[in-house]
Amino acid sequence: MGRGKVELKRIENPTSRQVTFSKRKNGLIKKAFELSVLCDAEVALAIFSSSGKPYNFASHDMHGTISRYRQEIGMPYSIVSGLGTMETWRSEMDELRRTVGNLETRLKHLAGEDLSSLGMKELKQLERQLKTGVQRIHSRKRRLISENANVLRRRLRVLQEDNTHLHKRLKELDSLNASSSNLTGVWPYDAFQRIVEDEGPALM
Amino acid sequence: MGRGKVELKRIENPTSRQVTFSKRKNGLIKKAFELSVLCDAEVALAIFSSSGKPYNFASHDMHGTISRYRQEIGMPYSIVSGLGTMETWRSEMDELRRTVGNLETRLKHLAGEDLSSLGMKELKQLERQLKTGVQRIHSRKRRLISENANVLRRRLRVLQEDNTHLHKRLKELDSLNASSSNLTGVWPYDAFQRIVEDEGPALM
DNA sequence: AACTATTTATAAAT
DNA sequence: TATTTATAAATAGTT
Repeated sequence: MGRGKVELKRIENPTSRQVTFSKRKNGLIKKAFELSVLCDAEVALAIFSSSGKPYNFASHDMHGTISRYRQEIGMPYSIVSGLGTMETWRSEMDELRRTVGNLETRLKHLAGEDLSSLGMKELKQLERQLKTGVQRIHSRKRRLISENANVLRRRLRVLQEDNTHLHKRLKELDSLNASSSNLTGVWPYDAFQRIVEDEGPALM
Repeated sequence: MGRGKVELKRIENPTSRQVTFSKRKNGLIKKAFELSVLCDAEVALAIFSSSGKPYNFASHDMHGTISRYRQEIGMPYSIVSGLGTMETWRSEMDELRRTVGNLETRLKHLAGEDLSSLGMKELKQLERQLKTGVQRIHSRKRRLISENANVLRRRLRVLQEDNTHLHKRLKELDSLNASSSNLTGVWPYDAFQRIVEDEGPALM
């Protein structure tokens, strides 16, 4: 995007490296902001220039986003706290407490409590989220039900096969010994055992 | 950069919001990468989609960058009193972390995510909670709307009183001076000013 | 998931 | 560092 294509490698000239850094940093932050607004996403961005100067952007709040990141990705707290001074511990605690507070607030909102601080816009968003949740739960329930039905169908098939088999065996026995009759009281037993022993998980 | 300029506000259509998110997320990560290479900078980027799915990029290593960030920015510098031993702190931290974990799990469940561990019973309970939430939000919305209506009614009453008063005054003036007529072009002015000056809070 | 018409970002120049 | 300009890149809307 400029007067010439640029190779993807460290710019050697320190001056133009600095200039490029400044421009691209601004561009990156701008784009991060746009993403967060347009797509309602949470974005945190930390940049350190090669000389170590920090710049950052956070759409919602940096601490929250970072701690979410650490939750989601592998989060060796131990690495941080291993070196940890009391200061580190304290700030970790503060962060955790803040996180807990935020989570609890969100949870309350989702339960329809403490809504007085919210405007119409937030309420609508909340409602949308809840309805999405309900839809997903419906979908999960449908899936469970259908899986259960499949299990039942499978058992049924087994029973039918067994049944057929046993019928056949009985017929053979009958034809071998037309008068030793009272096996007919026993034949469903095998099939019954299979049902009892193969109890699936309780459902509904 | 596309077929049309785009307004900087949340994209309402969920499909195009999702598509845009995907495209722009990739663009952002690419640019973060380029900045880190071209300018030898350290860059960390954490993105959460509106549904909470995490994406991230880190030029060197995320943990390092984050802890540098925390060194530079956050970090309330507070001295710890000698109350707590390390052990106390640790267990307190563990407990907080557990709490955070639980809260996040519940939050996910309420958002209809990670439902695979739940049985039909839990799903039903969850659904009930969500529906209660929706009801309460509805009720809150109704209340906001009704409050707004009350404000409007109050303004209306003021206007009507003003109007009546002005009518009366006009009549008096008319009867005093039956021929100085063109005041009739002026009388709504007072009432109009009151409407304009007394703008209430924007709603919806 | 590709394709373009456009808009944006930015490299180089000033 | 700021502005300008020519050009490369990103991407919104479309298929």
